[in-house]
Amino acid sequence: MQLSRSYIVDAALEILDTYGFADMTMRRVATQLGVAPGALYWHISNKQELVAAIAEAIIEPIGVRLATTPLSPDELCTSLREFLLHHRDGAEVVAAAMSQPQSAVRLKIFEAVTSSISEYFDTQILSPSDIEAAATGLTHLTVGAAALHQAGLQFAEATGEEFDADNEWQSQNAVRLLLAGLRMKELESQNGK
Amino acid sequence: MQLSRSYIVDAALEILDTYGFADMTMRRVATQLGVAPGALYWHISNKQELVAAIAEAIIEPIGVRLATTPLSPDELCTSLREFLLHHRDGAEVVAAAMSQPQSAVRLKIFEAVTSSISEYFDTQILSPSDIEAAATGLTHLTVGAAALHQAGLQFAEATGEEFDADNEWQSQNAVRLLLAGLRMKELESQNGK
DNA sequence: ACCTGAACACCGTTCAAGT
DNA sequence: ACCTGAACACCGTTCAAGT
Repeated sequence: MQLSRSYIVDAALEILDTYGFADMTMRRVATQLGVAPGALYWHISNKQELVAAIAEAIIEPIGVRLATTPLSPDELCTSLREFLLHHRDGAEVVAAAMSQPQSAVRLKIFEAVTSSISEYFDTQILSPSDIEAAATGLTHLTVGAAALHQAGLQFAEATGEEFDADNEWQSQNAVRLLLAGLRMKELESQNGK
Repeated sequence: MQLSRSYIVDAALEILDTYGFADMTMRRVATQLGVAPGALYWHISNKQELVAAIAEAIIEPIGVRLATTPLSPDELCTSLREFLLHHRDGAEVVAAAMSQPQSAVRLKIFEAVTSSISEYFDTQILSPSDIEAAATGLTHLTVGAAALHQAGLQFAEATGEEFDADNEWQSQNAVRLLLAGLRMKELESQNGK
């Protein structure tokens, strides 16, 4: 059976879900595929690229969800959060991939959030820089809070303590505050006309 | 000359500023101090702890600044951002330390932002969960945007391209949107009384 | 108490050589 | 074209033994 990029991504994702990000090494992916470590480098140029690919796979469901149902910015962020939490260390992986410049993941999330904002706010009235700021703000917020949440979950699991899940609401609350700010700007500009 | 925790932190910070986070390894810190790698483990239990210590050193200036001058939440975030950008990969380090649960760095930033909010908003009227959400939201937002900014800077430096510094404003804009949302909540609750 | 030497169990990446 | 074997240059961490 021939090795390929998508087999590699699948194997890596499986290791991620089972053992976590720290164990998602090139060598373990290779072992899982029954192949020498060097073999991976014929299909993928380096680990960064693999991480980026995994991150895209993690957020891919938001694309298919958005294709059928239109989501408000609020709902979109909740959805994104959900998909991040759906994989072990999912938020951490996406955060790592996002802060690589020219990152495809960031662009995709950014575009999804921006288009959602455009449908629920008046683009003619709002300044583009406010929309941009809102989109990046919402993204960082959601991913950052999710990463923290997952770290807390794993810590609780490891130590056997029970876990405050109140940052579930915190994230959504912060999203709503930011969107409320955007709505206010919209109203201000409308009246200022 | 005797080794100590603070010498280790200083050496690590120097390596961070000169070569970046990836090169801030235990072994290089040891080499810089002219000591065997194992020696570090007498003073520091593991790398996580070192990273946490470095992160605290990076954000320490906000404490001293806040002790003399009171800052609005907006100003505080700009200040935080400034201090993150003051060290190579500073935002990445702080982000890494922050997502460790029970993180002292996160708590310190959180408390600073919360107290600043308390001075500029009416705590009697605003719900505590909104204040919490605002504080964590602002923190993740600022750190996330700064990390992205720094990654972009380094990429531009490496490839020799010029760099869009427009995410400087984006971060502050997002902060203002969130605070505007909080202000609106405040007004709403006032009128609803 | 504090540190060295040396090891253990790993990494990511490269590349001649094979098929 | 695609993969193996084997190496290169590293990691974090531990721990007997020294002083």
